[in-house]
Amino acid sequence: MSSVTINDVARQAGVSKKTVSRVINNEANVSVDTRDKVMAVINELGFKRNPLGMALAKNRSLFIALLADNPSPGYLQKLQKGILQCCSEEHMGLFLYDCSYRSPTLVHEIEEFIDNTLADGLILVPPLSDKQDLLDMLDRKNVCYIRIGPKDQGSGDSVGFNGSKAAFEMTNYLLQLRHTDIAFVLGHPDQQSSHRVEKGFRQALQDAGLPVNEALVVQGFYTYESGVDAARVLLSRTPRPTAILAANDEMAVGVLYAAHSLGIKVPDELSICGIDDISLTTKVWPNLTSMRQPIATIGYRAALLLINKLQGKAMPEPLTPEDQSNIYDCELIVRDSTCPPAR
Amino acid sequence: MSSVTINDVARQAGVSKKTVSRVINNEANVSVDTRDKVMAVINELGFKRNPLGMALAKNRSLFIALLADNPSPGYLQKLQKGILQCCSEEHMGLFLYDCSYRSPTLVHEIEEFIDNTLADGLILVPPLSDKQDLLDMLDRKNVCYIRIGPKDQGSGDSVGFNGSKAAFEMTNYLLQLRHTDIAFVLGHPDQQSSHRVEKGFRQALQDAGLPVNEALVVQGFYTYESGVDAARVLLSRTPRPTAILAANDEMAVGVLYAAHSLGIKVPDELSICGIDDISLTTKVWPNLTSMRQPIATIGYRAALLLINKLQGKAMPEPLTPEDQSNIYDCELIVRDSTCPPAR
DNA sequence: ACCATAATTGACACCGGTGTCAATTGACGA
DNA sequence: TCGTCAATTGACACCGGTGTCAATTATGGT
Repeated sequence: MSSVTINDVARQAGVSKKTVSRVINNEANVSVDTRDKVMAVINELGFKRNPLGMALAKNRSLFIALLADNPSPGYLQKLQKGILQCCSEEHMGLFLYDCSYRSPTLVHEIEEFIDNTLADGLILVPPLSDKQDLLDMLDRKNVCYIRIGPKDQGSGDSVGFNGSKAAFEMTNYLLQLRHTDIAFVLGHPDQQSSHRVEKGFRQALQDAGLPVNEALVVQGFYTYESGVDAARVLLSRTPRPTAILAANDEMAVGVLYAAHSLGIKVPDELSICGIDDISLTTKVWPNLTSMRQPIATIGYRAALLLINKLQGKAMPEPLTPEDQSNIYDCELIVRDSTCPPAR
Repeated sequence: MSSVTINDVARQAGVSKKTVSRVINNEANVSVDTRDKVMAVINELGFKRNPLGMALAKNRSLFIALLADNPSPGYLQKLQKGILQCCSEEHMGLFLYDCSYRSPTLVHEIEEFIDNTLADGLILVPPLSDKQDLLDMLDRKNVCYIRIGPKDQGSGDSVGFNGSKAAFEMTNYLLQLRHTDIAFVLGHPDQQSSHRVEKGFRQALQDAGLPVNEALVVQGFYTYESGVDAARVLLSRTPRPTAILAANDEMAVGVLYAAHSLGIKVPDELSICGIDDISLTTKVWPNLTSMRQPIATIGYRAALLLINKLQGKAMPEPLTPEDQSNIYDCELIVRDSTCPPAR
């Protein structure tokens, strides 16, 4: 570790270290001459401010943390990417913390994590972002956070996608293909987004004047395995549904697997589609029709909101209505797992 | 932020802050009475040491970083999990940094990242761990690091799996099924592990007295897409191979997709297998036969090595030969994508 | 040229800990 | 009981920056 300190710069430039501090923080009231002189020395010596020293003095670190418990690997993956992009641009460090939603000591573990790292702010991924006792702890501790998901809990801002619209549009797409026996695999009941998506599904059927066959609505938990299980149940129903919409792609892939293992041809005998558009959709055969959620954009946006909040900066003017509301729309991506029903 | 400081504890306990420091660092030469008294106050006040203050004073932070550029999402996923497990146990924070292997300014970006975070040590994931100019920079900067991969570059320790043995065993398995026209999809040529795996494949054929048909050895890059491309080439050869072994699962899944899209039945007309045993293998249909690499264990081990190195502690006595050498063996997991050749 | 005012600059304490070394205390043998 | 030496403890500087406020210098008006 080389480490040129602010004192070295100050001595070399013949000014006080406070003046150097002013220069590196771009503060006003430094004469042009002085600023140039100091900058020259900084470049000459290759000075880099020590983030720990700064953090200590300002009582504000340059780190934020991503708290996740890994619902769908592909989802988390894309989210991370967007967040890291923003962090990189803003020179923020990103801590990762893997927690287990089911752990009885979760809140305490997270509290300890914060104490151990002094992360300034947190990004919460579902289902953590829906955990009220966690949000309470953060509020009490006065920790800044942004939730990924619908905006109706806690004191932090949130960024998410329009789940009900996504399900609505996907259901409409299936209806347009002339499916009528459409099954639905619910997401995890603890997650807000799950209920939104269900609402969109029901709304679409209702708008089409079709009743919802409750036997074709089964519980899932956003995991691959729960998709497999749900599909096994659904595909044993008579009459068998001609299309299954899963609340996320991870489960849709499970549905596809179940269909394969039962010898049911996709899409000829069964259309399958999901929501999210994770990379898995194009790795399975046939490729899955999905609603593309701009996951990386959402991650980027969440990180940007958090960082600006921490720095007390106002957000830049929103360019789109989506940036205004922090709720992003999905886009239908038709692939090979859906087609009109047989007959 | 509540923040009880060491001064508060010192005052309340009626001792100097240095003594409090001794207690929280478990230093010798503190009387039992004093230690108990201080501990009581610490618990009473809920004191937590400020890691930034410590880091500044000790010139050693409590953070390490994972540098990756995302070769196979499923692989990175599992690795992260193992690393985080260890970090959590050791009360270390883990920074994430996503880099692009192809970026011409990669080394500089990473240097800047280190300066921005003051991470004490790094874990390098292939292909970063094979990048000599990066290793040179880290050595020059005197940054501690552990490489994931074969041990033959740089000054850092490394943790990896026995790739040549894995490929050797998998090839033997295919030979035992009586396959003779076995194709191989190579990994990225820049990565050491790729050559190891190739070696094992060739060795197995040679040991069986079979020639290697060079037309059946094609280049891949460890990505899904490269697997698809490679398979398209291989499956147009006459005679067509009856089995394809890919250097990782991500590519094997690509091979499977290509087979599906060409209407080739797996495993009846074509056996497919990979190496790694990422979660994808059980999400595609049919489930892929693979060599299970203890990825999470490797991640855990890498983190443990790094942390102990940073703290100047010797590693605990190795329990297994694998822990001794830091090279882990794979285990054959037979699933549904392999069977004896038709005829 | 002179004074009021604003713009620059620096001295110094402080953020929350740790390292050094000297001062104090206690234990033990004579 | 006293001296010796080891065990305990604390005073103080320091890690690398920032905040406060006073001191200094520059600017402008008359």
